[in-house]
Amino acid sequence: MRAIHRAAIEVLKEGGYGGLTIEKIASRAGVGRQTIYRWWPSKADVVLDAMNASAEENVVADDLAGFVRATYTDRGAARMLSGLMAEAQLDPDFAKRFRAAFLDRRREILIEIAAKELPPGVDLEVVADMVFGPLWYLMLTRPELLDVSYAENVLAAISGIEKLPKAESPRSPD
Amino acid sequence: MRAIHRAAIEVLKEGGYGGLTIEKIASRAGVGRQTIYRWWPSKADVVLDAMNASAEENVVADDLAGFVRATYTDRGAARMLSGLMAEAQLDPDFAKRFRAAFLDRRREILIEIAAKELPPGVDLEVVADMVFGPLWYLMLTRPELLDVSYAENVLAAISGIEKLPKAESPRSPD
DNA sequence: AAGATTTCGAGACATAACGCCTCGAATTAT
DNA sequence: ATAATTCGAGGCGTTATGTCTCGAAATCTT
Repeated sequence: MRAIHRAAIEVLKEGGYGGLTIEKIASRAGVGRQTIYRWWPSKADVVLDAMNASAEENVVADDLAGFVRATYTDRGAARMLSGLMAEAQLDPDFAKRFRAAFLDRRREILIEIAAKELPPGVDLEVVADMVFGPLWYLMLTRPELLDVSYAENVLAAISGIEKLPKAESPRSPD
Repeated sequence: MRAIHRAAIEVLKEGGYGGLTIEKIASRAGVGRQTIYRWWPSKADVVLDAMNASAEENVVADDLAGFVRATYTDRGAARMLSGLMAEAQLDPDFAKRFRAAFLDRRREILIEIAAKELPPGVDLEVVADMVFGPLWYLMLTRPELLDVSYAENVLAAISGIEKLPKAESPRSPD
């Protein structure tokens, strides 16, 4: 199954997410299609698993600046993630799995880190949106702009939020 | 062709972008498939045209707060846009058209408005990313949270940026 | 108004990918 | 060594795509 992960990532790099098919992953991995269908409900889930598997190998920064910089400079992840986000728009079932297995996880990690560093009273949900919002916007529309200096812009904007009072109107629950 | 626009939007509302096909648009519009292929290179371009056509009818706000509030509360547009953004990830050619015909336009409008209101020295590119970033992030992952109070959060964050010096490192050109 | 030209709805056709099913070989367990 | 399971390979029906063709309707010409 590690071979299937690697095959998926290779095919993705070569033809982009749009050119990814189960057949190509299978033949690249030297595996029958049925073997893939046996373990994953869709090709997007294969890529999602591959993402998370490689993410577990890399230790993640545990301070806010490090987290933001690392997140904004992971080009390999960006290519996979833009495809997964696209798939999530087309397949509502996959969207749930994507949120649970990736989006929500990352958000929780960020909020946990931010809670330790930022003064009390800062709305951490807003901070999360200000970090992940521009990140996704860049990944999806101008991924070539993703770099450290962009991360610094985001960190600067957050330090601007710190100085603002928490919004008075509560946000609707998830 | 107006009938085709309407048909596309109707089918989109009923089955989501994932359930949208040329065949469904054609039969709903009482039109042959070939007629659609004659005028648009893909179904995404049909939806993009429909979006822009309906946008031209609505007059857009010409102050920053109005623009942000209007943008964050247009639920009908959100459904179309998430599908178009997905398509742009899968089809690089469409991605170019989507940027030119929508993303870049909206960005230019925002920057023009912001330039009049915000003090000189504010990095308008960063402002644009702080407006559109969270907007897209919400549209794509939790569209049910899009509302006026969210727009106010974004406006508050921007007023935080105003008070910061412009980033010293210039951004790479588009 | 009548005939020529174009536009268009409808449907046939080939292609590509999906998801399912089957079979024979290889692997694993007993 | 033999039985049981797993797996690669490939066939099959389905669905959507994009191209092509035809006959009818609409438009233009004179």
